[in-house]
Amino acid sequence: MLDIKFIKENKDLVKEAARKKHIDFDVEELLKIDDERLEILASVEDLRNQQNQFSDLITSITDENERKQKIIEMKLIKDKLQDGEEKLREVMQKWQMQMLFVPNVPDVSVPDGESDEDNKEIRVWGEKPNFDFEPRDHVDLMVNLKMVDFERGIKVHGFRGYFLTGDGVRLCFAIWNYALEFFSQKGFNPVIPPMLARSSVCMGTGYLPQGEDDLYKTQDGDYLVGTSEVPLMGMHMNEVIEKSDLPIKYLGFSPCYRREAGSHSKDTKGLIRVHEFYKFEQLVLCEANHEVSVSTHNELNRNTEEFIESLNIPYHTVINCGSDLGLGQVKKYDVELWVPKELKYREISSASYFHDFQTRRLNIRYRDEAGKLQYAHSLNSTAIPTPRILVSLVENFQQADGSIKVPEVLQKYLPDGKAGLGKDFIR
RNA sequence: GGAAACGUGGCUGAGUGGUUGAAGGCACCGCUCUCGAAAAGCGGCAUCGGGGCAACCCGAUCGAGGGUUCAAAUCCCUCCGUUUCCGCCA
Repeated sequence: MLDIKFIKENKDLVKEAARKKHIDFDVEELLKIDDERLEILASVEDLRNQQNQFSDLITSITDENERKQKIIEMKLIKDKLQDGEEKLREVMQKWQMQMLFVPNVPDVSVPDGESDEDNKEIRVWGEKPNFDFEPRDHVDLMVNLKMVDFERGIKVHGFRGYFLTGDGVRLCFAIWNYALEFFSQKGFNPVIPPMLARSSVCMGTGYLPQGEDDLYKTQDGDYLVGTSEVPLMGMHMNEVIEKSDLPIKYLGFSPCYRREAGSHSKDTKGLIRVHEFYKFEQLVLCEANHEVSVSTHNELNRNTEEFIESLNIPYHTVINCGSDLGLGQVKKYDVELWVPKELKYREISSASYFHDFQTRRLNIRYRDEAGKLQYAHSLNSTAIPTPRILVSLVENFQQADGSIKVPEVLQKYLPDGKAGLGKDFIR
């Protein structure tokens, strides 16, 4: 949510934001509703004022007849007031709905574009493997090594279902243990949050009202959310944070649930797109300062890049173009890992910042040096998602015989410190 | 599943029909005092709308919405939220 004052004073910026993000939003319509709202508000407040003055007057009148006369006059005001309040309610409802759809203004460094094809590559790292054999895809490799079972996954869950089994599980635990250590060292406090969240929290983070189709909903009206960003942001909803506690840095670890509505024909095979997965997530609340947000954003993204570099998986980083940005995001980087069999990069991480878009909706504030309350800034970035990371990992580290070498940093987290999976890899 | 209580500013907490935008306390900010800090004293300290260059002034707002009443933070209803008790399950 943006400040209505900001929207009024910068309506061209907001218009441009909607255009750049390819979001259908009519700023003029909102401003019209806002004018209407203020006009009705003014008249209602005026009537209330009259009512209050009458009220004061009536208490001071001792003459019974005069008093009765005034009470009759006041009834007239009351009728007008009720009429005005009715109108105010209607316009407020429209206004609040519209306000939820105002796009946040993207940074100038965000490229224009229609789709992820227009994302701008800003960094390329690592050497793509040159196999002297025909490489296999991750489904082949992992099924062969009994690291995953899709057939039974579908039997139990249905489309996009999977079981991780055996070394698939061990490899995930190795990644999780390593990630926990890696990001803890960067100053992130680990949190396992509830992934069942109220609608107010989903609303506050910007996943509702527009993203409802992508969320699983319970019969109690709660949502099974797609990222720990939601509960981690909700954690400080309606709170005033001590400035000395900022920045707050959380490392969320949670299962993630995504309906993937509208992606029915995409990535139908394998572990790229699943309904249920696990993710480490970096989340930061910091002071309301653009420079701090920007440098923190770079830092979060860099953390993920460093993590991938330590695994020695080739990747590139892109700045997402306007149309690839969500409603609230100011700027977003995606880190994409090389997938040899597909001969392309696949997204593994998204780092974004929001200014006070989310904290305004969630009412997360802090007291600044002058003692004034300010909305904090919020940012988040994937640390590492599993099992998606396994796609690139196993494909890049596959051997001619179908076994898989394991990145060195992970080896100590595997049973017996194994150097690989699928054959005699014991050190 | 059944029953009850509660929801006031950053926090705590008074207020149960009309001089309450809201006592008292804490926190926070400024000043005085101090070599400095603490303590103490003084002052300030909610949001929204309108007016003014400004200090400031005016108005509205006590979880949300509806109702009763000339008048609601205060009474009634609905919803949302919190807590407690009973039951059930682990």
